[in-house]
Amino acid sequence: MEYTDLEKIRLQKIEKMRAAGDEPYPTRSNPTHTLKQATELFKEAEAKGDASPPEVTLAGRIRSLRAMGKLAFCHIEDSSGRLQLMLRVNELGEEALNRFKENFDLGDYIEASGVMIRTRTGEVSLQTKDFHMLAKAITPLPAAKDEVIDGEVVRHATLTDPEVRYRQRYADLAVNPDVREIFRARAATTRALRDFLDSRGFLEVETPILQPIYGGAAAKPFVTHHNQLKQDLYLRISFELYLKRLLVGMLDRVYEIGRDFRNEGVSFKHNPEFTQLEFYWAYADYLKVMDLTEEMLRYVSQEVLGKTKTTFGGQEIDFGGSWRRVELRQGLLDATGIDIDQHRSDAALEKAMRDQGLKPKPNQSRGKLIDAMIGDFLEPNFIQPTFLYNYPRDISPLAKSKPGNPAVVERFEGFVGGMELCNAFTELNDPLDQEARFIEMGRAYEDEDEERHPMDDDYLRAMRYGMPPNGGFGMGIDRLLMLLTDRRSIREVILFPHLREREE
RNA sequence: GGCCCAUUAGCUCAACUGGCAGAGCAGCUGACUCUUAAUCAGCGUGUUCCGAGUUCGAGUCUCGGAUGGGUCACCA
Repeated sequence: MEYTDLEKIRLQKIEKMRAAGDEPYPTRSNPTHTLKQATELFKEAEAKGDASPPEVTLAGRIRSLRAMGKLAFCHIEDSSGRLQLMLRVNELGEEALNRFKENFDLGDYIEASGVMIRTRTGEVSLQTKDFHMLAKAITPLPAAKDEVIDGEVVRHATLTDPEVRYRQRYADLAVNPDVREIFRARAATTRALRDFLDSRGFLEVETPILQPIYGGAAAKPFVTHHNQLKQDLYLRISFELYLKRLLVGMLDRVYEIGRDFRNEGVSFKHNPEFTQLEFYWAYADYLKVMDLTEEMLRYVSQEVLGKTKTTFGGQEIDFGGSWRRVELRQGLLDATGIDIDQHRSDAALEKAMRDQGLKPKPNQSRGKLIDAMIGDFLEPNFIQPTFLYNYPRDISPLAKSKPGNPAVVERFEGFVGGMELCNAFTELNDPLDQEARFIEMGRAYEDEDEERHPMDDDYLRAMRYGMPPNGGFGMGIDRLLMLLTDRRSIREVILFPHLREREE
């Protein structure tokens, strides 16, 4: 461990303190109030004309420091806010004031007691009578100074290097208050989702993350191994197949909020582990799920932001109204001039795309070609909340076909801000059809071993006991957070996003 | 994985065509009893991401590598 010069100076201060019998890391701290409470207490006393100002003991981290000959000011901060300490030689004596000036640095935790007052400039402050170190910071926080403009703390020359911010998230959070706000919004979002679903009779459950057979999505899994059982296990890529087993078990409205893992590329909207909400709703179909989705996001936005509108990448997005609904066939016809219903085979659709001047990848299935067109021509333009519905069957092996049109399934995806946010369908509950689809998928993915959809016999057995008709729904919570907090990278809304390991 | 860009002091950034690596903040020393990006005087603290090469001389040019960002590919 190599210390920098700045760190060496602080280490010397620790030695000096210890030599003087002054513990830089005492075991206990006993603040009587948060900084916000202390400020409010003073303001109430002041309003009542109370002559004796409140006495308090406060704890926090030093964020600014201004020391004069016989007087020093500093701001301390806790999670409730910030407050100024005034340290005067009159109250403390010369020895104590010098001890403060010599030993305390930005970033240190301090406990201080005294009386709440207003300074001559009118700032509510603690007239400090006693203080001691709670925890000495050896490494200086990577921010220089801050100021308060209209009640907002503005840090000057703060930490901005994304790599350091993500790898040392603790430093990022300590120094950038707006980053802390993202994660408060994140907690508020999951709380609001739970409130919403709980109040509609949904039961929150937990299903296995370690699975002997993965499924529910087309993605490459992470593989791990159970030593004693001598068994390979997969980290789940979705919750779907377990949650739907619960419908068979008469838990007819269930949801889970948890982590999914996909062994694929990382990008501004993909992290190898991400948080997903899925719910399954017996006796509902994809149309009812659409309505509930609108309602749910309206509620979440209102709870988290206090309004239904959010700004994302400079564009205003409104969750207040009904979502635009675009039928997949019509949407693609309008965008590309291709009517997918007129091109029923892989080769026919590929040719139609070439005729329109598009450059489809060769030998793709019809469903994959359609999916590619959605990504290129529709998704980027769906800024306002939009449902795209009625998908091709071959890319939707767990969705139920439309009555009278077996090539199309009752599925929708929700897009907001040009990103896919959620995916839902009328769930396939016919065990014979499901078995046929698994076999079909197995064949389709023969060449790509890793993405192949394994046959899940236990899931089929469950379904044979009888699964109620139901609507299912999945949504990426991280992407929702990006929308609500106006962040263009998924890494901004994940506390510890995955980065490549670095040799030290 | 391909391509493009970036990496310089603790943080944020400079350094024209190759010519002694330097600012602000913080830090150190001193002054200062109401400051608040405190002020004033003084002090530059460095493996210029790493490794080779070209050159009298490389932060700068060439090659290889690392990490990050962007983009494309991938991604139901």
